[in-house]
Amino acid sequence: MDKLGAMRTFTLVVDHGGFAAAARELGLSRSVVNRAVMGLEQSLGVQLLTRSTRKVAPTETGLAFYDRCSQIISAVDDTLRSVRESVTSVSGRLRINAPMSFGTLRLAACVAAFMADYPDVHIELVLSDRAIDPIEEGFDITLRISEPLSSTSLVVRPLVPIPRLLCAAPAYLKRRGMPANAAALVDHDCLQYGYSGSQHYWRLHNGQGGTLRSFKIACRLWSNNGEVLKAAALAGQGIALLPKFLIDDVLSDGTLVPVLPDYLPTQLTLSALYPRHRHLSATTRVFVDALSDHLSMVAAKV
Amino acid sequence: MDKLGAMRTFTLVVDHGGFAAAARELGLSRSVVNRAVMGLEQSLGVQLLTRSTRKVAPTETGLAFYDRCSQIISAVDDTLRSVRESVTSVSGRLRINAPMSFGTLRLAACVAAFMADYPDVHIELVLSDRAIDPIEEGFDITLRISEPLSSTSLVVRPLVPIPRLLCAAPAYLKRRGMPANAAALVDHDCLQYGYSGSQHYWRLHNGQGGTLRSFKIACRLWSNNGEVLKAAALAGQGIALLPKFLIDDVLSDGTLVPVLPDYLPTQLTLSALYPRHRHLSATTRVFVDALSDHLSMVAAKV
DNA sequence: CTTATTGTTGTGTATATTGCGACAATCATT
DNA sequence: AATGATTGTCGCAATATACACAACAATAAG
Repeated sequence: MDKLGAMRTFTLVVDHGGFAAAARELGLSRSVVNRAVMGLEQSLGVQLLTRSTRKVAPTETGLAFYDRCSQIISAVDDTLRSVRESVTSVSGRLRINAPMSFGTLRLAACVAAFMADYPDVHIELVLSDRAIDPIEEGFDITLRISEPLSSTSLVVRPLVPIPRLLCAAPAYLKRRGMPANAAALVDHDCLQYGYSGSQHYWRLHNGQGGTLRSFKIACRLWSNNGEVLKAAALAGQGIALLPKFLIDDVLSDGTLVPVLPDYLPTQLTLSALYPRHRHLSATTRVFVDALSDHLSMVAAKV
Repeated sequence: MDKLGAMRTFTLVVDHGGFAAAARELGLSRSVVNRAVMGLEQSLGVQLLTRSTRKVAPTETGLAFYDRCSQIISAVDDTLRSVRESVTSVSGRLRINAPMSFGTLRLAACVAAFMADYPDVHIELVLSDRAIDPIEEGFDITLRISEPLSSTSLVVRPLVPIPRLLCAAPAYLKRRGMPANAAALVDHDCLQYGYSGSQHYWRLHNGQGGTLRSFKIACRLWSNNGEVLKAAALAGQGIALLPKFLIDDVLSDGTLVPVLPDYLPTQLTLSALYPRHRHLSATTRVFVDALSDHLSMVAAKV
């Protein structure tokens, strides 16, 4: 018998004051409970019980062992029960914040699947591209696409990498020509994410694993929304640096084509942020798990 | 695999970040560690790890489970180690107090056997028939023969029953006659344990399981030492109420004979008393265990 | 004294656990 | 890009284990 099972039967023997009583309690034969505590005693090299064929009493060592066994067993049971319940007790409201385009293109399917699996969960999904304070606004989970970040007030859990690439419409490239290298970007119309005050350069790896450099760009359009940039690129208005998930559809049919494929943008990461609680709510835990799984599966398929 | 073993392998998988690494660590094949965590997941109905064939990372639930597993495993290991060590770490000084005659007749053999088994223990055995304060005098173990007692400042552990009986020398009985019943004891010379101020009666059961009554006695000798009473009885000076272990030798050869065997004295109990500590010293624990075993064995043989 | 129950041990059988091999998927290196 | 090594997973056969049943000695109850 395994160690934990032996400890269990041992405590039962002590509780019921006999091997037979414990055997009845367990629905097993007396042999196994006898062998269990014998094996325990042999393994420990200590006599745990004084048996007088009719009365069974723990020795002093056995009593000390009994106490600690009880603690361990209840700890194990508590743990197993708590984990099991964390599945069934997935219910209640779940407030989620996520970026706009990611929300519509990827998260929507995840949320729908999750709702199907867990009917007792009410979801409140707020999509916004502005930076928010998850604690202030009372979100259980905040999803962010960014470079690796760390925070003390929030727990950051990286989920999946978000690859990006440079792309443009064939019409634009025909009109303006394919840039020979990244330095040539400064002579092109670039479509940049963010606000006009922000970066005037793109940081690109020169080939796979190459050195990371900043290349000056000329921006014709700024937007804090990826779909706007995508639309502009589709309209032949310039070169955009966009996450792959945003343009998978238009890449496959050639409406947009990769630009400078040897220059890899810094990889972003989708992270889940949540308040630093000692014990995460089961609902949050399970949702993040499901999300991570779903996204990994999708990433593997594409 | 058993639950605890599965938890062990699971934590190893998380620690080493892979099934193969954990398998190497355990010296087992990859199949078993795979099956272990799969069985765990199935038993819990929860996915604990996200596997991407090349990278293994715990899910949020898995992480919570991992924490609690670690606690449990270290608790189990600590417990087992502590119990195992309680055998080998039996050493140091052990101050024991015991009644005089019990000490010489029974305890001496126990102590000798214990010393042979545990060479690292130094024993200080103080025999005295006066009542002492075990805490005050710094005894680790105090042995008492008395009626069932309870105490708040001390832990009382009953070890073995101490049967007693009435006896006298054949010469005395020939001279004074065998008492017809317990009431006749008042016309005999009785040899009483204790001090002159103490009891002037013996409490006897009238037959097996009979009612308990006090019978007045006439005391010719008081002593706080059983051997004195025994010597007096042997010299034909009266009837004594003595513990069986004190007179086993002289009963078997007829030098003393039972008197009024239908009247059973109240049964005394040998108890071990020790200071109420939260964690009993291993030495104390093992000594009391050994003592209990030894005495039970002797009692069974006689 | 009898009877029923206890702890213990031996034995056969059924279940489960293990290791090996194969497979597909992935990362590292060329 | 392609190869090689390594990963997680799964099927299969050999083995090991755990279990119940039965028999025995010892004890408590009627």
